[in-house]
Amino acid sequence: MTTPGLCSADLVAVLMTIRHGDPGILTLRDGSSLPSGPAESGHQSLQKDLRARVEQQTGIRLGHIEQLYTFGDTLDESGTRLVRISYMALASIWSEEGDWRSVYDYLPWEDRRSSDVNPLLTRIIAHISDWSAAHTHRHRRCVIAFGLDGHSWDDELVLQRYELLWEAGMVAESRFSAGFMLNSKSMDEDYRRVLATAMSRIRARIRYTPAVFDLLPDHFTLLQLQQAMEALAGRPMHKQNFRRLVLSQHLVTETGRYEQAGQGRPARFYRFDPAGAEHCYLAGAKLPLEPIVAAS
Amino acid sequence: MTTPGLCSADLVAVLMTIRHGDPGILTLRDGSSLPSGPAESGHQSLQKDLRARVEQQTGIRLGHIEQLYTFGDTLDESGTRLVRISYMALASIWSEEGDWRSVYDYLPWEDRRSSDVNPLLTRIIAHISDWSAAHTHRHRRCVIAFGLDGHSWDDELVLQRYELLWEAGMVAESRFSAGFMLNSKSMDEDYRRVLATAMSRIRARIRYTPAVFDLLPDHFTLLQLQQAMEALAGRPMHKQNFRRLVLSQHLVTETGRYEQAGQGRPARFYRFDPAGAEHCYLAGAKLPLEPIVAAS
DNA sequence: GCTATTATACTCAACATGAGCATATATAAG
DNA sequence: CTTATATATGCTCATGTTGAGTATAATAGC
Repeated sequence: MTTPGLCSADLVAVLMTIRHGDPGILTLRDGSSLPSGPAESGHQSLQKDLRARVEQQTGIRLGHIEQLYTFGDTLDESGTRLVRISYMALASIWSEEGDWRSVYDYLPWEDRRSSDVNPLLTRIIAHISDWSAAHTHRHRRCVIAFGLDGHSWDDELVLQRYELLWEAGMVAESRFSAGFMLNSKSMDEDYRRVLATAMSRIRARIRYTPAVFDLLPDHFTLLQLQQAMEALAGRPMHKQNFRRLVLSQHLVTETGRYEQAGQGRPARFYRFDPAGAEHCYLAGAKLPLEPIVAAS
Repeated sequence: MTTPGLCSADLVAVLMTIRHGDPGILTLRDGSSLPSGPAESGHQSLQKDLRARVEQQTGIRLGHIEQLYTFGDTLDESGTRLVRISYMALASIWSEEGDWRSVYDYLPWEDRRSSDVNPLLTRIIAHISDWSAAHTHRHRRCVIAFGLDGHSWDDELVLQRYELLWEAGMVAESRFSAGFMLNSKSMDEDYRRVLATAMSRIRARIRYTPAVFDLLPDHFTLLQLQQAMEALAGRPMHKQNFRRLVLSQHLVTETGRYEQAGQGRPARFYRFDPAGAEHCYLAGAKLPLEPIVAAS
């Protein structure tokens, strides 16, 4: 037995950035873990603690920090309850040091930027449909999470999808294993669940806050901004409408400089304008998405 | 010194309901505390723990339960870090037992349902403007949180407003006291901050999830639904447009029965229809608000 | 000059929203 | 019975937002 109310508290951080046009996270232990450590007393707040530790150890400048979720459903070896408080932090410049990896190595089904038929998702849907067929409520959850039966794909349901795959025994860390196992990189403990939580959160955040700009350099073209949004949302967007949305809200100002052209007409460089961006829609309820052809 | 990573964990619950047309919460100790207790090991999850304990002790049927925030910036008497994990739970029927109180007893400035000039808010704005005048960033936060300078009142910024009032020394639990103290009921510890967090969350939730229906009886008229929304959002809404929004999404079905009329034409009774409500807008980004005349 | 490629600008129909007017059905008063 | 009042419900219309596409501009390579 342990003392009621006494438990050990761990902080876990998902450091997120944009890297090679993909959402990247800082990992440890050959990609199987996330930065974490015990919550020490003597610091003013958990959040400041986290920021200081990361900047000191890695030199990475953190933007927005946000608490995600506190997981409390595990006990450690001695039977003490383990409370895992998870955070997401946005970094604009990733250090060359550190083992950065793409989020979509871990959650490949979340990347729906290509509008081609998606063989992975097709297989997932086939298996999860079987698994849920006989259970009304379970089937309903699948229909909504995976956008079946005419429902549309909601990119924010990252956590729900991961949890269904876990329950169905389709990810490596599931307790039971179905015959079918997804081919994706896994993580120790429940770190992949924390990652899924972070992805859900960032996808919600970028819609109505200027969070993307924390991940971009000072100067950027509208295409770079759009590609950053697409990388995070995991969906292709309509170029002209994306422009219109951003410009009409004065979220950015021209710098007067142009990109050293590769091909085609050179793009203007813009800079984030915090003035107009307090209550920004990037977009409101709706992103300027391009239609996705229904899988299955 | 204490062992790194060891801390005491407390669960706090904001039990929310609609009572006499106001948002109500269950309080303890003459309204100065919220239900709370140490997190015990041996339960499967914190959330189930909470649900079981409340239903057993009070007989109250809980609907949606949601984790709010984990506060970690206090130490207890012995120097151990105190981690306070807060939850919000929605209850449709409040027991006559229990000390239920209106949320607006604690956060009276959040009730803007009357479109009359609001003397309390006028005084708050006068003081907070003084307090922030010389500090650019602080002033900016006030402008946004309190809807000054042509910004509109954002009902979801409950926590931001409370924290500004706290920093400005205008609430009883502030460390410093400005000359001016707001006339409102207070709470022990940081429970009022937890309450503010819950209000922020519920106001965000009711827009795009069917959370309100957890607070209503099985049968209700559209006016009752509207008044529940108004009570939570703290804002008056446009009756005809609210109807249109709800009906056009098939969130409710007619029961065929009518209200025992008080005055005027009797209203139809409706029932929540979970089928159409998975991705409901109630409303999307925008509630069918009525305009609020700018204070100050 | 021409073509390919990308950036940028503009159009138009469909839909959503804010605001108000009109009608229906009840109670209470005369 | 008639009228006033109160509430529910139905409808209109101007405006704004969104989805989807067409048109033009500026560059590189030939």
